[in-house]
Amino acid sequence: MNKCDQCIVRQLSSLKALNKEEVVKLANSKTTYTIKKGEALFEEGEVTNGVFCVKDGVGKLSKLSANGKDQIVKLVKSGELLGQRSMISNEPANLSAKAIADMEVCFIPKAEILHFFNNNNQFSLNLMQSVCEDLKESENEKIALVQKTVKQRLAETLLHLHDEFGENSDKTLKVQLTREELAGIIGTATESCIRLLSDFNKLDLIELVGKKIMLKNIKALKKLAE
Amino acid sequence: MNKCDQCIVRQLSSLKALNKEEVVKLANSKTTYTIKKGEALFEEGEVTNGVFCVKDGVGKLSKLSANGKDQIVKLVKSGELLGQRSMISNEPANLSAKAIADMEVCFIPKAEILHFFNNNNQFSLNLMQSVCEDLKESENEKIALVQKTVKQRLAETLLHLHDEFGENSDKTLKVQLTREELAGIIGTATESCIRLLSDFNKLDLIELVGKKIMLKNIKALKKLAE
DNA sequence: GTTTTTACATGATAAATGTCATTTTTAACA
DNA sequence: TGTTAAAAATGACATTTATCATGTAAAAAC
Repeated sequence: MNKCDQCIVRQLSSLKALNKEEVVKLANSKTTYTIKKGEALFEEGEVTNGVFCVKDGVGKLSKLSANGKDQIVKLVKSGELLGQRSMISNEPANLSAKAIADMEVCFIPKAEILHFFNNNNQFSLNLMQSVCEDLKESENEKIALVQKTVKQRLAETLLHLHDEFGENSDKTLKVQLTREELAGIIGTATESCIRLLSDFNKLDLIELVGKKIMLKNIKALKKLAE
Repeated sequence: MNKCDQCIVRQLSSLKALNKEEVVKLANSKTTYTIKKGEALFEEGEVTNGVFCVKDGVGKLSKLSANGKDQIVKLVKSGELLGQRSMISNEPANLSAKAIADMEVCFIPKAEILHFFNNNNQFSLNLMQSVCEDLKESENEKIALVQKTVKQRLAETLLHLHDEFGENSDKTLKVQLTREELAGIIGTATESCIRLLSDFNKLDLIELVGKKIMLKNIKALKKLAE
């Protein structure tokens, strides 16, 4: 069994508040899984009964609409926890969690998390702050959906992906999203997204390297996003 | 000084977990305010250093856009807490809070809330759950903004207002919102909102009684909203 | 009670975005 | 390596929604 002590999740998430003894408890109760790109960690409506620590890879939290479009609510990367909300609320998952890049995750049972929550004030405060952070982001994205155009939201999202996930050695964005997924994040039709990417390409704001995207003029993108 | 024990907020919010001793502490530290319709409790960017208990009235949490439109993120009614998120995150308020109907509120200093959070597990769990509930709602509204038309969102919002705030003796909605505010909730232009209300009126889904709105065919509205 | 302001309403028009159809490119895999 | 399937790209067009202009009704101020 891996020691959780060295794990990136332990260093970045609310779990950083745990003491040595608690980390041992954690290591003994966790289960590790590998999730292939495209596979689901859990689906909307499922009861999860615990949280997932994302050790590696990228996941998306999304909801399927009646017309078959997948609206992406949040991307999750290594170091983050997943499924906290529905665990705390005692509700089935509101969103589906799927892997966008192969993921390595650990599952921690609910009882364990609640024990930490009740006995470690710093942990509960951390967890609370992380949910608060999610709430703030969600509210701001909601406002952006209404107040900004698709073009602005695309620019904003590209910058955001660049900030959060970084770039490859060839300067292209590290997260590999399909056009459909990108459209799902900004909340628009796939064709509209593709068209705007072409426009951005022609304006030299970005460069399309096959399916990859390279940001060429970050300053102009930032200006556009406002 | 009012005893908090009998207060509606104490009965409905996370504060219901407090014991007698804690309620006394609460009553001694709180400050009561009256906020007139239109006035602000706090503005975006302000540091609040505590939470507000809404004893009476209705408030809105909103953000002003560059083009002067006020996007409403959430309505708050009596029994709810306000400003929890920015207090917990240690950040200036992300949204402005203003009264839509005259409000009576109590302010509870941060130190007090944190004390309860650290010493009363049920309280911290309650508070956590209420933020989680906000998060879920925000995510769902975000999805609705993308996946539903303005017409659907209007129908949905009218039903929601009816559910949450109830109706007057003349069957009109109890929350008195201007068309502009209603537009701010569903995320559209005021004119579009007015136009659709007229349409709904012609279709006998609602009746416009002066500035008030009466829901006449709830079943049809529900069908429309889906 | 009259004036002034604000909210509500409606029409005309433009702009943004979605939808459907088709082609091209890329990736998967037998 | 050729075949097939999936993803990306583009055009044509329809629809939704915003914007601007203007009129009317209601409320507030004087």
